[in-house]
Amino acid sequence: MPPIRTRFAPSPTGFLHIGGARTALFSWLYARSLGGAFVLRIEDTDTARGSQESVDMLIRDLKWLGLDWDEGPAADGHASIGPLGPYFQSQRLEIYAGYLELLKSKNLAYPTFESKAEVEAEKEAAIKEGRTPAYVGHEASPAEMAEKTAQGLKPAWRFRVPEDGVTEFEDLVHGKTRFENKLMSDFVIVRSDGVPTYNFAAAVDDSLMGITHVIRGDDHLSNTPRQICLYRALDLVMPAFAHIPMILGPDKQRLSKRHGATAVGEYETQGFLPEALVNYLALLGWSFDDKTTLFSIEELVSKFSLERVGKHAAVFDTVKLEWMNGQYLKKAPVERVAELAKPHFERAGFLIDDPAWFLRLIKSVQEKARTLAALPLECAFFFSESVSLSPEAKEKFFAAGHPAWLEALASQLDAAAFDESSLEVLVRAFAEAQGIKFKDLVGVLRAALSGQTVTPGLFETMALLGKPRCVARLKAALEWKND
RNA sequence: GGCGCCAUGGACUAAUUGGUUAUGUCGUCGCCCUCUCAAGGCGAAGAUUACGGGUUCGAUCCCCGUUGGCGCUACCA
Repeated sequence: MPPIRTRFAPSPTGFLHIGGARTALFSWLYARSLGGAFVLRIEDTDTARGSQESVDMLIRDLKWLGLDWDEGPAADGHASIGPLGPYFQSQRLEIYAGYLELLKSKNLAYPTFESKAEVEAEKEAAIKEGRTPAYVGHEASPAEMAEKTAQGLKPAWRFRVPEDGVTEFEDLVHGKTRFENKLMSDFVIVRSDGVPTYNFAAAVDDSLMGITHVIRGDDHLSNTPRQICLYRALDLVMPAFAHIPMILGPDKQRLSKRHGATAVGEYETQGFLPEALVNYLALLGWSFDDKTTLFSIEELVSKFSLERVGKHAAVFDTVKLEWMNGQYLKKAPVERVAELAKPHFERAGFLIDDPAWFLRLIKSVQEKARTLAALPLECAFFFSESVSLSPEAKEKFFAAGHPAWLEALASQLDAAAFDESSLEVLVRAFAEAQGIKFKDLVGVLRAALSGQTVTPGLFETMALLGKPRCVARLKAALEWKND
């Protein structure tokens, strides 16, 4: 059996989308699981929408996810690496032109000068009259060609789809799928500006690049017979196809911006770990068994198979992703979490001048964290000069009347050792001596020190804050009025 | 309009060749743990497997139909 070769072929029209990332992941996993090669090809034939910035973002996001390619664009986003390049369709125009000539020589492609509006009008009319809207273009006669060309016009080229018969193929996830040729229009393969369309360029490239398995979203299922007709017409070797289900928003509509974050890059800036996103995405449309939920990348590679890919679309659930991210955050080494969290704190305006202290801070919040981006907000009181009292904390603070003993506690703390266990011993003893419930005392102290009702463990928090700030904050809290 | 694909609790899903009290995870709720919140542990609720017909001793599973969703029907990909 020849080695497996899969590809991811995005068009660079923006950031890497969650759906695209999942498609790339499945292709990558399939190749890696079978020791094959993964190819990245940039489908930049839509010059109006594509951009170099998009290519750069794509490369960045793919790398962040850990999806590496054996052939495709170099790290700089310009050069191509691999023997079957270039891997940018915009640089392969002469190749497509050659295949167009081949089609022309077989009388399987013909020129047309119709406008888009004319084509649409024809289709509308066909639907209205109850005719099959399969469209046969108006083929320009040699005379029309000469005349229009003389006027400086250039034709678009349509592919002559077989008039009858069926095109069927064995899809690796959907099984046997068949389409009647007579229902297919003669589609445009080369636009009047000389640039090939998706179906033409993709078919030519997949074959020329030796792709053995085309894994893509099932929105392409209906495009497949067109491409198969092209492979046959051009005598090109055909890959196997696996159409994976789409990812939907909560309203079951195609995932889009109004559903919130859809760009992979946004998940990075929101503080998701790439392995968590990968794990979550892998489970959208694929499962290993009825029990396993958490998979390392290595496990995914060893366990992935197309046979276990499902057929129906899946709704993207941010809440479950967050849970999963929390699982990974909890298990990750503190050093790594701290390093990844640092930019989030800096973006919030919190400078980290003591790395060792910061590590302790992260350690105190790591277990409960769901995303890195949520951390600075929760930890803000560690960085601010004074405390801003939340209404809930205020209520807690005054719950047992004005805590008059606060001053006494402050002076005891002023003389105390400031490690967690000493602090706990001191506070517990103080509570007992004052006849206050430990629980209540903790609540008051938490409010006084942080202005919040939720913080890391009180003694961790105190040790992290340090003696001077703790004492100062307790004294400041004495001035609080219960109004 | 035509063609295609799909259909298991709110979400993601499992169910060896048709035979299970229909699996697990997220979420929800409760209890435990506990200085708060999480995390963790335990437990519960939630599914006439979209609907209607078949085939069969027996259908989540096979067949047909209906409905619904999505996709394609572009000189987008």
